[in-house]
Amino acid sequence: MIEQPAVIRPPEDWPTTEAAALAVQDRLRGLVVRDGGGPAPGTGTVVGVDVAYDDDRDLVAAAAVALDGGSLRVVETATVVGRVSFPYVPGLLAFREIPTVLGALERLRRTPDLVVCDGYGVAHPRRFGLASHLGVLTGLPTIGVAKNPFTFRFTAPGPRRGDAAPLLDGDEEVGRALRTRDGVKPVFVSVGHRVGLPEACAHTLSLARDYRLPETTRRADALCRQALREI
DNA sequence: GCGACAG
DNA sequence: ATCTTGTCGC
Repeated sequence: MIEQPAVIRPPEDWPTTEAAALAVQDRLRGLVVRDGGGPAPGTGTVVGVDVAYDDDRDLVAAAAVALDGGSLRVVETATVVGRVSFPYVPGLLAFREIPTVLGALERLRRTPDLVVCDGYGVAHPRRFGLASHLGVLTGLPTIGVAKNPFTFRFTAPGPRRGDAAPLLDGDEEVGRALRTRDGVKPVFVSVGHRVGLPEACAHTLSLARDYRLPETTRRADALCRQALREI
């Protein structure tokens, strides 16, 4: 018989309403560990995860790409296709992305030493963005690297690679605007789970040597788009 | 009430 | 996220 691609479904108890999602965030947010090192930058298995959507077909594809932290070479990949389980609501992105991302991570034979997410961790209205949420659910060290400042304020970091400035929610530093390339728009780094902010920035710089975005994010983005095209 | 708002 | 061609530049 013809093999149909497996279409992942969210867990039965996955929230369906905004109120239920908010309740989940409120229940899990206290479990986030905001410090730690993860693997020494430049070592270990670093995994990037990302998701692509086809709202017309109600499909979502997730990819997990494992890189060698030193060479930045791809050592393993996994993809999964699922149904869109939640609308895009600012502050509730995790409920849209995580079910499929978990499916992709489970199909990886290796255990990640660090997971790099496309988006935020504790830089979040309730300090529980998707990177922190994924970290708490898996127990893995995670960080968030976002392309936009979301609702937060920041002053422009210096012009050189490695220059950084605090990302602020009022007076609180919830992340950092980090320049990964000379003269190029910074990325926005925040703690996910079990990795501190300075360490998260060090990992980001180590992974973004040749491009603005971490190699993990670039590979995962390309792969989940390809998976969505080829279904 | 209105605008802003990771992906 | 996604809709979308060419184009300037290394």
